[in-house]
Amino acid sequence: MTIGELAKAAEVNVQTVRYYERMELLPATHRWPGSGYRDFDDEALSRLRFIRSAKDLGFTLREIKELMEMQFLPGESCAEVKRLLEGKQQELDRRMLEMRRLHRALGKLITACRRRSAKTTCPALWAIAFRAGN
Amino acid sequence: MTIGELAKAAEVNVQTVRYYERMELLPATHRWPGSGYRDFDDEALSRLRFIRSAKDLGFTLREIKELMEMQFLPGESCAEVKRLLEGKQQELDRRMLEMRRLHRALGKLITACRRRSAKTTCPALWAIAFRAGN
DNA sequence: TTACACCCTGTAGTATGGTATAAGGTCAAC
DNA sequence: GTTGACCTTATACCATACTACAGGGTGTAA
Repeated sequence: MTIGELAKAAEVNVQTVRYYERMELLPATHRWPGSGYRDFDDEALSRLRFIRSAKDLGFTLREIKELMEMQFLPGESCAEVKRLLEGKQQELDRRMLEMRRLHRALGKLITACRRRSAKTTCPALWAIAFRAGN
Repeated sequence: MTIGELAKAAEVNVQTVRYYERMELLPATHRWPGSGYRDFDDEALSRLRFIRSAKDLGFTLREIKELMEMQFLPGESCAEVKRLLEGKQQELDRRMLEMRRLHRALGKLITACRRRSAKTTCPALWAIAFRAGN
């Protein structure tokens, strides 16, 4: 598979594939002698799809690299993987909590906006609301 | 107020203040003749605190600039402000929904991890789980 | 007067995850 | 044999929100 074919199959940019190789998320491939063209196999495609899935799951490239390195360790690494997944879940919990807080704070500001008198400028309420905290 | 005093009062870095000025989030201040030192007043401190609050509320600097520009428009800009706030709330809703989706997906992977047999390598389950979608 | 903290500008670096461009080589079809 | 699509590398650029550093000037206190 050429890099173009691989990129198309995985629905990523050709440059992205080269970028992942440089970042060591994809191993350096076999090259055709003479041309120096990269030659990918189906495993590369699987890896690329894995990267996309993990990215969709909110993992950074660094974390994805970690996860893929675990793939080459014995089965005991399962605990490690589980730890990573649970950590990620907790991070999501934290972020969702913070977002709910922001949502409520925005709600208060919107209410303030709705209640404004003709004489009050909205931004004034704003500044107050911001400084009143939460 | 010198830049250092302002920065300390607002709990930001001196460089950050200069950066905000460059980004036009803070107006160019009066300068002492001779030294060329910036001289800030309390309004600058209020603005700086406003920026911090808004940033905590999840607004980007670009959006904060927009909000502050509204402060100098007549009261009718309230509708505009409200629109912005509601848009931000909807964005939070979307992001929270996506996060809940990720949370569930991670939960499935963790369950898979827990159920592994001694012979199965965890990462195998992984790859499958990832490809099985959701 | 000398030390030291602070200020100035301009430029470059940080992290993340790529995308774009230049300058060149290769391959397949016609 | 030439066109055009594709490949190669290296380097630069994008956004975001800073942060650091170099090289210099200022202000104050002992």
